[in-house]
Amino acid sequence: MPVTLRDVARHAGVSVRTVSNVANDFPHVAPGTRARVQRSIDQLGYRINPAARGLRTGRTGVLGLMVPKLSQPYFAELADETVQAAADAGLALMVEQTEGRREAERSWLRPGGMARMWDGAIVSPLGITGSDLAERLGCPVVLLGEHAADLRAPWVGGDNVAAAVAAVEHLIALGHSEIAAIGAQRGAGGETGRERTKGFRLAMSDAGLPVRKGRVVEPVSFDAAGGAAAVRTLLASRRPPTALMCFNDELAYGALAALAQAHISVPDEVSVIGWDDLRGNEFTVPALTSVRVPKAVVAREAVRLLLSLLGQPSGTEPAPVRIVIDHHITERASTGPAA
Amino acid sequence: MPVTLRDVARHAGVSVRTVSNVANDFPHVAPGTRARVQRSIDQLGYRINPAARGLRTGRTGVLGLMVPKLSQPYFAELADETVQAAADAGLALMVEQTEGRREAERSWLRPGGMARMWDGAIVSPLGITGSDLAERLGCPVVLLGEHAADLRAPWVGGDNVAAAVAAVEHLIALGHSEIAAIGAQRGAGGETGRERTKGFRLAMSDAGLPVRKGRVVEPVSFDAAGGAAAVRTLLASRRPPTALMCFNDELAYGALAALAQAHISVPDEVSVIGWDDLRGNEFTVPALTSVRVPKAVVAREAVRLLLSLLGQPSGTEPAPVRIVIDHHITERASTGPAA
DNA sequence: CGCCGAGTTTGCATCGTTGCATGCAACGAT
DNA sequence: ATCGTTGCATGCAACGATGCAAACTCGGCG
Repeated sequence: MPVTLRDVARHAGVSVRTVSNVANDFPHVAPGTRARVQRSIDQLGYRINPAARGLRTGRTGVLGLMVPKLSQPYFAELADETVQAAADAGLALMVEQTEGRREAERSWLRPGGMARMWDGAIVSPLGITGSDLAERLGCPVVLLGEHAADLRAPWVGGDNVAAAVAAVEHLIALGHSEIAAIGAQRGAGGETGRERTKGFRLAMSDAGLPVRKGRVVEPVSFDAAGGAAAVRTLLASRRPPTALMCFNDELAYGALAALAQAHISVPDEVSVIGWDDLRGNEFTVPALTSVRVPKAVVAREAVRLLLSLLGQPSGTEPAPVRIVIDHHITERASTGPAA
Repeated sequence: MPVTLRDVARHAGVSVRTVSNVANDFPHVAPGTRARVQRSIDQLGYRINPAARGLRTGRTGVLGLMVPKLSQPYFAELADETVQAAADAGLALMVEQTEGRREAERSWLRPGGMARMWDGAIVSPLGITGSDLAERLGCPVVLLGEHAADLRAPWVGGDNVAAAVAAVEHLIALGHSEIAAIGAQRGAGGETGRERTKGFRLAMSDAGLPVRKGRVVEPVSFDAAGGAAAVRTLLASRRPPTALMCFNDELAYGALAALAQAHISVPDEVSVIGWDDLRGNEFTVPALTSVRVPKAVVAREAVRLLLSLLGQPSGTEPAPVRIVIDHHITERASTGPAA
């Protein structure tokens, strides 16, 4: 029932190959012929059959995006931007959720997994290791900033250390000296947390400020619940901090909730800064100051980098390009002068 | 370079067709043969080539999900559940964003659009009309609850009127009588808002309560900004309400923010109820009571319904099945007894 | 002992497209 | 007039899988 090249060819009185040339905008087609064939294409409503083209060319026209979980706002916003960036490049995007399971990340990327359906994959890894990536992969892969700092592979992201320094400097400039960091993470997958912690300590020591015991908190979970719990612990300590630097906005949301519950005013008594600059930050109470690494730019660069990898012959070890995206602090109402 | 059926056949000493039979779990393969072939498959790492299969069978193994925007938490959570539901059915999922543009919804579904790449589509429509759906589509379509009430097509969603009634009854049971509704919408795409408004008015009149002028607010936008603006308007009115029913949680987020800014305590002075039961509701300040239509169930039923449509011969007018998912009220801290 | 049929296995054609190599016409240069 | 050369257009053969129908195997039965 669907219209094929053959149908169009018959209709336009040319060969199948010529129709293909027109449909693909190949050069070396006479203007007159092109117009006539194009007319037939439009008239019959012909569209390229992606399966057949894919079979012939080995390309699918589809990119994969692997994120831990779409319902986390950060990844939802990232997916939003990536879908758009892919569409701008004329590619479709399939989204997979790994839930942070290393095995899922690994198996999907292997030649037998989903990667088979993709020309390339953009991966926001949590559990995957360098050796997993050294295995033969089903398609070229670009890693995104989260937890991928030490993997030798093409990579796009922000500079965690420098951005953490900027965040702390923002708080110090407001007069804070008793600052806590929420979001450190031991063990595998904790690279991001470690880098941000490093930046935190660096900025503190550069300012000549001590980092008191217990001021670097590893939350029980990296969501609002974890942030809230961390704040309750900090409030119970001998000398509670006057400023909190949360390693992601969801932690900060939980922090705000716990502070509100404890009737502690933000930012009058405690300042809070988050990280990711989520859309919702504008409407937390109070609106949340946050570290911003523009997701649209990350997505666009990731697609661009991936497309450039596609040009290279497969099997070639891809150069471990690292594209660093500028960060800055989006100031809102949750940070203010120290009391 | 990739392993094909032919490679496996040679390796196992059987015909290509038999390998295909094993790979697809067809009956009528002798157990011994099956085991031997399976061993070869595993050993060589053979995987079905989806493009080739797709070309032959006409199926792609991919479902499409069309939502207005992934960065809206509601659609992100819905996409999360839908990806999972599709995976459970052995299908991949491609996500497209329509930004609510009718033309995008329409063109992607037409035979020439993305639908070409999909076995079926799950669509959360905003602008699409009944006549658009009556056109020849590129694949079977299941509509989701939002704004699709009056379209003749297979549909999965909650009962907006009944759920709105339940929400209002919850507020009335707490002693509220001065209740406002935020989220009405005139014009195309406003069906959801109209139904929820209908439920609101119905519950009020059933309780013998008047709906005062200006108490049904059409927000400037359906996000937190719109909710905040609506609340500011309501607060400026002669007799401000003591309870707010917001037609989605993002509106409610904005409402909470505006109330906090006005130093009005929730729920002591004003109660707020939202709709969608977003993950983040647990950590708003205070935690947001919300109408819940379980997204996991919606997604699962939508995939199930879509798969059942795939069985029917194309061209057949699909029966306009409507699957209604139960709602209930998730009570949290933002609703309380009237002052 | 040969035939039957259920249970297995196979060969062939084909899905719609593009890579490749070649055909063909027209034109300018020799 | 002839020979490249360039620019268009074409035919054929794949890509890797599955639908179809035929063929084979073998135990059981007339």
